Amino acid sequence: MTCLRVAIADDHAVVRTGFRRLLELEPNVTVVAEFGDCETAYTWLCANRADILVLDLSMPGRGGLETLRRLKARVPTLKILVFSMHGAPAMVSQAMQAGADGYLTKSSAPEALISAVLDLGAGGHPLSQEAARALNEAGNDSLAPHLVLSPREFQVFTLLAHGLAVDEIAGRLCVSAKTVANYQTAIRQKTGLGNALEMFRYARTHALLE
Amino acid sequence: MTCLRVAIADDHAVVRTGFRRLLELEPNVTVVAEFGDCETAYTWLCANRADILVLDLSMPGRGGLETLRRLKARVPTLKILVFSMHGAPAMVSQAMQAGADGYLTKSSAPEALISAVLDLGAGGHPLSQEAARALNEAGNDSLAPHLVLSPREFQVFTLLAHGLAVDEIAGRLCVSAKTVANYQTAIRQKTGLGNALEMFRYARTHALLE
DNA sequence: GCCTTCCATAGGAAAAATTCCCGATTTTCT
DNA sequence: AGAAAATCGGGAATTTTTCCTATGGAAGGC
Repeated sequence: MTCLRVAIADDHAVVRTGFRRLLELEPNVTVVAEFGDCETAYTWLCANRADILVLDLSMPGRGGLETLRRLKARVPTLKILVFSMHGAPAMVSQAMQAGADGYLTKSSAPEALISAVLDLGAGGHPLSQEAARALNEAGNDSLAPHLVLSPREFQVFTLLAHGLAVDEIAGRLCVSAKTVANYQTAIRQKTGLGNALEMFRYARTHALLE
Repeated sequence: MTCLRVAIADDHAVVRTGFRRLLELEPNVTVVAEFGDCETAYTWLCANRADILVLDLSMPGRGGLETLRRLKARVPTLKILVFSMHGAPAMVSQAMQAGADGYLTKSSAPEALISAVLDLGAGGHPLSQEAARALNEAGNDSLAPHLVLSPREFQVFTLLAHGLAVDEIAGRLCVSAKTVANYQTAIRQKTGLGNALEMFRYARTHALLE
């Protein structure tokens, strides 16, 4: 078996170095790149080859999930292992739907990272216990926003929950305000969350705010 | 000097009893009544005579402040000492504006309660250090909602910050939805808080959510 | 390869909410 | 008492939201 080429994306330099050290203990693994933000990660991975990306979802640039989705669309052969701060059911569910190949929470033991990477290399889909349970829970409560909403709707949802106005969202997403307003209506109907404050509260208790 | 007739309003029975014990150590003080909610306090104090009311603002019944105002209007001779959980500048400021004669925070020493009651009896306006500082701070930041808003506007503000819709507020306040909408507009203009979520955040960081 | 379904996008028209302006009372302050 | 401020709401203009509809694209089945 040839060496696994791993890239790391995390906004904390300390964490990146920690991962690198940890992973390079393994003879079959090389760390080929580190990124501190989503954009550089995306461009590099489009241009160069890597087998696995360890991705922290809570990164600056407003779009860990978005990057995940875009990467999976552009570089389908790339395996993506999400390493997130919180194992909230909603987050896990969204990440897996967005195309993640594995999900580890911060509470995982260091060795779990190594075995997860190796597992991924072998074609597996490693989930930490916490993530697996979360995924299960998410499946149960069928009324949850993150399940009934389409990816784009979910994105608008989080923006609304952050308190952005329809116009601001339209500007940020480069679409018509009309479109965002329509999404908002759909979101309200599907989730039953009637205003931004309710969305905020929901998002907060479900740890959906990045 | 005749005996000071003191009433206590607090939703925690333990606290009430604690106060009673404490106050009755003082020969010149009698505790003449205890209340667990605003309504009974209000009705009793309208019908019977007391010199001083020790009032906890964070009481059930949605309106510690409101009760304070109503009592001061109906029974102007009654001295009211607010004993609040939080000494947030905004709270102190609102309470004093609403007619409180003194303000103690929970961090005050037990003896402070006694001396505050005696001070009140002598016509003073006892403030705990924390409250005094808070009042000072509040005076400084002149853009603060609680200072530019009228009492009614402030009330609507907190309701909005709690996430209530205009219609719900109208129902609860027994006024036309039109009126509430107009208040909302005024609030937004005066405070610069453009939507309910911003109001919520502001209210939370300033500890205005009771 | 074709067909169905879902998603993203947005326009138009109708409905609802908000703003702005104004007036009538009542309260409050001096 | 008189002035200033506050409460309450009507009317009209404006903005937002909803509801319905439509187009193009991507995913998936057969």
